[in-house]
Amino acid sequence: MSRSHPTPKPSAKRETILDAAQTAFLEVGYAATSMDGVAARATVSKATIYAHFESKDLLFAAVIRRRCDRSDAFAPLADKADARSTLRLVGRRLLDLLLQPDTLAMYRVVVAESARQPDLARAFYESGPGAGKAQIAAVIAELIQRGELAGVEPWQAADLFVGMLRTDLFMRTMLGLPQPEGRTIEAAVEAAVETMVRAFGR
Amino acid sequence: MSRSHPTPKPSAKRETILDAAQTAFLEVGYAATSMDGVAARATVSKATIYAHFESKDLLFAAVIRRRCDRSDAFAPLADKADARSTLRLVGRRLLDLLLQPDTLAMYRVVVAESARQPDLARAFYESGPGAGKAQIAAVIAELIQRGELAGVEPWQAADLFVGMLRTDLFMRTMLGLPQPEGRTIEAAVEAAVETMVRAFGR
DNA sequence: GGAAAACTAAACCCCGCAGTTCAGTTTCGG
DNA sequence: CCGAAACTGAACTGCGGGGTTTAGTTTTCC
Repeated sequence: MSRSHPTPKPSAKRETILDAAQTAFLEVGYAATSMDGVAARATVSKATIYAHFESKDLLFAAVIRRRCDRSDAFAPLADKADARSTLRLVGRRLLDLLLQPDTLAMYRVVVAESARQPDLARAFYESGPGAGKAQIAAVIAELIQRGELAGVEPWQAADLFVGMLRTDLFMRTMLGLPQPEGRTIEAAVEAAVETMVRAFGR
Repeated sequence: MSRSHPTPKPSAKRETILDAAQTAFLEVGYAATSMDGVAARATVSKATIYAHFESKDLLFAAVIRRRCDRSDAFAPLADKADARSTLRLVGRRLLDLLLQPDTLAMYRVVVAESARQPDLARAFYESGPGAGKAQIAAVIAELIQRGELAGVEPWQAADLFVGMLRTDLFMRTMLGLPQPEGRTIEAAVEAAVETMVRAFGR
C-alpha cells in the first residue's frame, strides 16, 4: 500500500540514517557518497533507507534541512557593554562558528549543489547567513539606540561587519590551505571591530 | 612508445577541447560532466580527447589552470586621485569581476572539488583571491604613502576592504538566489569605500 | 605525391551505483 | 502471545559513464 513519505516523523532509525548520511555528505560531497556506503555506516540495510527516504536527492535534502533547523541561535547578549566589547563578543562567536569544520563542509557542499537544488540553497541561506545577519543587525540596532554607534543603518553595518570577519582566513580555511602563521581568529576579530568602531563609533 | 603528455603545447584541437570542457564543468560541475558530452560539445571524438588529456581529472585541472593563468590583472590606476575615488574604482572593478557568472561558476566548482584536488585549490587561491588581494594592498600602500590613509597595514586594510565588498550581495548571487531590490553593486561599493575612508581616512 | 601523424566513429569493456525485490528474521503494540 | 510492521541481507536490474580499441579517413608536412 505504498505508505510513502509523509511529514518526516522522527524515529530512531531515521535519525541514525540521517547521521550517517550527514557524515558522508559533508565529508566527501554529494556525488562521491554512495547509498551503500551510507547504509554500511549506519549499520542499516539499504532497503531500510529507501523505506525512509524516496531517493538520494531527498535524503540529501533532509540532511541539509535538519542541520539548518537546529542551527543554534546566538545566545542573548550580556547587555550594557560598550560597542567595542559587544562587537568583539559577537564577532568572535560568529567567526568561531564559521570556521568549524562542519560549518565549512556544509558551506562547500551546499555551494556545490546550489545549482541543482535551488530550494536547498535558499533554506541554507535563510537559516545560516540570513539568520546570522539578522541577529547581528539587531545587536547593532541596539548599540545605535544606546548611542554607541551612529551613521549607518543596522542592516548595512551588519553586512559590513560580517564581511570583515569573513576574510582571507575564512577563504583559505575553506579551501583547505595552510594558514599563514600570524593570522589568528582573535586578530581577525580585532581588526574588524576596530574598523567598525573607528568608522561608526561616537 | 607511449608518447604520453609532455608539457601542454597549445594546439587548435587542444584549445577547442578545453573550451568545451570549461563550458561544461562551469555549467554543471565536475561530476555531472561526461566525457562524451565534452566530446560532443567540442565536435571532436572522445579518442582525441584522450590523446590530449590522460583523464577526466587532468582535463579538469587543465581547464582550471588555464583560466587561472589568464586571470586578467587589474589595469594600472590613474594615479593621483584621492582615497575615496581610488577605492571606489578598485572596489567597483573587483565586485564587477566577482559577480560575473563565470567567476561565480569557477568559485563554485573549485570550492566543490577543493577537497579532492588540493593543489587546484591552491592554484586557484593564488591566482584569484591571493593575487587580487596583493594588488589591492599595493594600491592601499600607495594611498598610505601619499598620506591619504593612515592607521592600518596595507595588507590588513586590503583584507578588510575586500571583505566588505564580498557581502550578502555576493553570497546570494553565488547561491543563485534572487536579489532584494535595492542592493546594487554601486551601493555595496559605496558602503565599503565610505567605511574605509571613515575608519582610515586622514 | 606519399608516408606519418592526427583524427573520427562506433563498438566495446567494465565497474560502480541508484533503486528494487524477496524471503526470512526481529521488533513491537495490543 | 500473536500478528503486523519494521528490518535485514543479498541478490538483481539497469544504466550511465570512464576509458580503450580498432579500422578507416583526413591532415600535415617533407
